[in-house]
Amino acid sequence: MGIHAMKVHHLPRGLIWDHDPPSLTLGCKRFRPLAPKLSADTLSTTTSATFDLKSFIKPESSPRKTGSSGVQKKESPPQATEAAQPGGTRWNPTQEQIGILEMLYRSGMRTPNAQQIEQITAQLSKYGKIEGKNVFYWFQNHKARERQKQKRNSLSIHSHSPRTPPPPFATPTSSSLFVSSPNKEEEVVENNRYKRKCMGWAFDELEEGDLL
Amino acid sequence: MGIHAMKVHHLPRGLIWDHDPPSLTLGCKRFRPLAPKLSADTLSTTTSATFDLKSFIKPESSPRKTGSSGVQKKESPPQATEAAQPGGTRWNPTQEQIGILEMLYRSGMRTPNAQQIEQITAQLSKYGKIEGKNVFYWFQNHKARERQKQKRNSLSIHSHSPRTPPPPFATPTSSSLFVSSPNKEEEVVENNRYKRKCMGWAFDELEEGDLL
DNA sequence: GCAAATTAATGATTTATTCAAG
DNA sequence: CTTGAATAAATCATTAATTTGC
Repeated sequence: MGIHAMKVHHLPRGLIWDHDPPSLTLGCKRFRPLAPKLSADTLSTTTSATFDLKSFIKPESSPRKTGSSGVQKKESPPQATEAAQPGGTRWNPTQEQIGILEMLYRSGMRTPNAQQIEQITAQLSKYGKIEGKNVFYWFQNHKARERQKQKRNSLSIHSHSPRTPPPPFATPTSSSLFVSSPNKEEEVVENNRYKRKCMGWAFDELEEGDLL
Repeated sequence: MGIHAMKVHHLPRGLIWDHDPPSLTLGCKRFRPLAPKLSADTLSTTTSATFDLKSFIKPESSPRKTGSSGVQKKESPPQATEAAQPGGTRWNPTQEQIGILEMLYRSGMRTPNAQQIEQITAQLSKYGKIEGKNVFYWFQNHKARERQKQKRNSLSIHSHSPRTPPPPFATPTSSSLFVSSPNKEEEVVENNRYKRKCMGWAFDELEEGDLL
């Protein structure tokens, strides 16, 4: 649960990095001409003042994406192509992908911006199905978990946790295969400030197949 | 927005180090050759045969043009559609846009998924420049701030209100047309833990012109 | 009256938590 | 348990409102 004190001002972390704004031509990124989908339909309704709310609050059709998912093993599918993987449950990274991501992480990357994500995704897609959001989430999660792992370690040095003994290690699951970093983890500087600006969304484009 | 009355100083952080932004306010700087602070060593070493790290960490140009001009009041956007309006820093919603968004909010919408965002954006773009992420952020922020506003209120129940009871809203807009909205400030239906799965990203589409 | 200086809002990001698939 | 996915909370940063000094 959220423990939020009313006026507490944390000021713990800082950020590093300092990418740069995604901007580019900035200011006016216009919609791509290609937007064949919802065009006529929605737009035709001259919603000057009348606004059809109902069209927005659609009942959220249940994900019917249930099919025989080609459970691609953690290997590099030759050219699996990105055929619509129906069983799209959640991303299951391959060893190569993890390796590359960890490599990038160790090299200092923390929160790649949209362009970087796009490129990374492009590269990683050679080893298996993957989307931009997977890359984004991976970095978010990895960063957070490395941090908490570290914190936990530093705390367990001279103290027995009251509950739930956090096992710093467990099953040598699939991770770090070739990048094998014994431990000690990186200690990359993680203290900077003022950075902001990155991310660069891309919300205005949906997969055509996604619609329902 | 005529009411502000409240004198809630939420002082900016200033705890341990009153790190104060001594500058970087020169109107437009952001000049930064941008050198990803990653350890060059790791990268320079031609990583592997098929993977070029450097291609990911590419710098980026940050134009950041500061067009000090047209202080377009947030009113009646000259249906400029997607014309390059002002500086193009951050989204500045028009009254119509805000009105529609609030209407949607009151009607129960909280975290629209990608499709909904797309549609909303399409509609709102008629009243001024807007992107999908703006819509997304708006809902996030609005929801969060309504919540904290409410919490603040509930806390001040048994405490003498200084003065001027904070009127939540006073815009007698004509709504409640379609969806039945439990007026009452929305608070009940907010514990849905089952509504995972939505969002529907769309990261894999960027301008293709600038990708190195 | 106006423009710099403040202050209140609020758009945009990042971090912390939570949920649930595997 | 591990960890991908998603949301909420906390922050940061910029813009519109207001106030203030001339």
